[in-house]
Amino acid sequence: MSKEEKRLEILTAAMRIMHQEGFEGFKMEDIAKEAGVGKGTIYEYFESKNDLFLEMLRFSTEQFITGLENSLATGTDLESKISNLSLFGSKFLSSHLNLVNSNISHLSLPEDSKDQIKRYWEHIYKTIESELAKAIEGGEIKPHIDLKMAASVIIGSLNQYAFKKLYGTGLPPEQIDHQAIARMILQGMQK
Amino acid sequence: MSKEEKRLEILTAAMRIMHQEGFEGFKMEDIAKEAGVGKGTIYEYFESKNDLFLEMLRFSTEQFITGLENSLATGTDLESKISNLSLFGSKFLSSHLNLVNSNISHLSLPEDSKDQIKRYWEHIYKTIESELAKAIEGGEIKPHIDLKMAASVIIGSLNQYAFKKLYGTGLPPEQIDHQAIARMILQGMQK
Amino acid sequence: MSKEEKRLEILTAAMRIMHQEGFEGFKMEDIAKEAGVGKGTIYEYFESKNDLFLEMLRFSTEQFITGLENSLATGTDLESKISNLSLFGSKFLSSHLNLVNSNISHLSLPEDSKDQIKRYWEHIYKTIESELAKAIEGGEIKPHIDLKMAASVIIGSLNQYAFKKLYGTGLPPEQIDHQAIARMILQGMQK
Amino acid sequence: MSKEEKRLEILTAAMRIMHQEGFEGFKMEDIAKEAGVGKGTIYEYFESKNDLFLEMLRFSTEQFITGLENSLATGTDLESKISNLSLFGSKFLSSHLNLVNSNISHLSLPEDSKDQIKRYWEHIYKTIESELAKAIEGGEIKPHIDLKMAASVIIGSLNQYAFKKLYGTGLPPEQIDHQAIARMILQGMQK
DNA sequence: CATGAATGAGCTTTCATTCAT
DNA sequence: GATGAATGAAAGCTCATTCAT
Repeated sequence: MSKEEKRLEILTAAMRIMHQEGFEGFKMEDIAKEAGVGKGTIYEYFESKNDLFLEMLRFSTEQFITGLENSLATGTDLESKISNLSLFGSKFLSSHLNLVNSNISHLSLPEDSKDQIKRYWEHIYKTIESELAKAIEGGEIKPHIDLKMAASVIIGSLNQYAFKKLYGTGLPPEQIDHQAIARMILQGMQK
Repeated sequence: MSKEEKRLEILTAAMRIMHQEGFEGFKMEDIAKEAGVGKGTIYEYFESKNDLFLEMLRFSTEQFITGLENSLATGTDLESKISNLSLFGSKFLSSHLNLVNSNISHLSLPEDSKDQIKRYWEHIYKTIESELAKAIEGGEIKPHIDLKMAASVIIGSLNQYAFKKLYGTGLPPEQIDHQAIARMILQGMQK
Repeated sequence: MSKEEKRLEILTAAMRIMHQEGFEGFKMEDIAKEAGVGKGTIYEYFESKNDLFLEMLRFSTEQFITGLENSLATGTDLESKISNLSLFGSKFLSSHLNLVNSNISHLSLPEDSKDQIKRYWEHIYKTIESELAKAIEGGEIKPHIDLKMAASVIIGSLNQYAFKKLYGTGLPPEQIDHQAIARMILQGMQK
Repeated sequence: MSKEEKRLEILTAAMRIMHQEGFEGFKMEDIAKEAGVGKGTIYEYFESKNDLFLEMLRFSTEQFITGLENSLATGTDLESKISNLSLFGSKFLSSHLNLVNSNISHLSLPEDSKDQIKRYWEHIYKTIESELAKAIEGGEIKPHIDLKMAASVIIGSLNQYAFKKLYGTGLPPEQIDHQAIARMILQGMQK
């Protein structure tokens, strides 16, 4: 197993532990056991627990961004893109601990980590906004809308709905009606 | 100061500490100092640190529900109601640590606390859904829409947008364009 | 209730708590509750927890000494005296926590308290020894025996046997064969 | 130093501390210092302070049982066996804190620990009783005597006398007249 | 390199004691 | 006097981190 592979093994083991045990149960010892390595070994690959956590954040966010880009690239029209994103987001939410989402920034992270998170989020927004800009050009959606606002509506709605379905009703990601939520986001609910 | 008042004093001190210091800095000693009481006194009012945390969750959620109900009661039409909710939600988000939101349920809470959180969320959804039902009767919005989905869109969009504005750009709650986000939720972005 | 009565009430409440809960559960709060007084009130009657404990020791030992003297006074011959003592000792053991016995002195008591315990034990020994001396004069037992040793055999045997019966087999004090143990102590087991 | 040796080192350090400082002074920190390890290390070998205490009880009792069996095996006739036991018991009493003896069972131990102690005591009694049974066969002592009672007389007398001598007069174990106490137990004090 | 036993700073929690009412 | 809410010293315990092997 190469150096990089072992690093990844530890990283994903840490993700699994966080997903299963939550914040409290997130112990270096358990991560080591889950990864099948010694406690000390983690420190060969990560400076500290905090560093490991930051790498998880980074890893998780990058995976999310990749999925986001794929979702948008795969779709034909905006509705299908959002629908794709809904499917991907639900899967992501159910398998990873949703480190990506919202209030992590509140956690007392070191300033520079907060900055990195911020940059990631800006990237996510930019990606969606440029997609929306294309949709405006293509005449799919209203011109003059606030792109940031629209991106927020998309992300927020999809996330909230997926969360509600996954944790509220126990539905698996595939059985969520992704098209319907995409349509509601685009068309609104008003008559 | 009555027994109940002191309890509340400790509770809100804990909220302030959590808001300022995040999870890491959430020490019993600091909470005591913030509340102006001795360390041992907290244990007269709360069984353990975990119990205190659960009470914060409950308190916070109840405050949110009250504000939600006020927001909906105050508005005339659905747009103003959502706009009100946006304002309230932003203020709530900026002052409280957003314990209410999303992925808290992932944290390793005892089963019964998870249940309570779930019940709170069901109440929140019910409240919004019944408001939407009235709006359908009043002809304001499309009949036959999925109420849960619509509620998710409202909550998710408002929360995401407020978060973006507050933490992304540092805007104060009052300067967010609540009417615009309400309108986008209702009318969608499609031509 | 007079001052002295209330003091006694607290003292006996403390004895009950110690008997039920053992050393670990011996809390000022519980003693106060058991005695039906406020926590602070205990301090009106006893200087400290340690003082209270010492008074329990004293009270308990004095009660034991009284019972010991009665037992010896009531009997006619030595066998009946020891038999009486066996009955009393068993009752005492089953109702009081046996503070009187053995290894209490090991507990880290202040020097002066250890001295007091020592003096009590000397009194107990003296009482038994003088009884034995009378029995020698009366020709009941061998002359020239070591009185301290004989007293030890009596106390030790009775206590051990009562303990075994009470806690090992759950027998009530009255159903122990006090005469038999008295006879074995006096006559030995050798042919 | 092997795992088992270190465990033993901590255990005996704890015994020394208990012996010197009594119950009150029995602090994890001091035990660690005495054992020459860090505070946390104790928890690598024992689950909790209570667990450590229980292991001390077990260890101590097992040592006592070993000594008891040796004492009985070494002697030729019953008198010398009891005399041996007296010597061993005195040494044991003066070096170990007498965790083995009497009223420990009163201490609020968890039910299963009480059971274990009980089982140990049954073993101790059985051992002595079978020795007495042999002595009956050998014609050394009266047939038909109550074996449990006789065992109680032996244990109780030896323990009480040793305690009196060691703590009352400060005599070292070797200078106690073990033969005399053995003889008195066997022959009684009656003419 | 990899390990996991050892560590102790730092946290939660307990409870005897005080003292304002 | 009597009370019990408040206190904080002191103790048990955890767990990220180190380092000898």
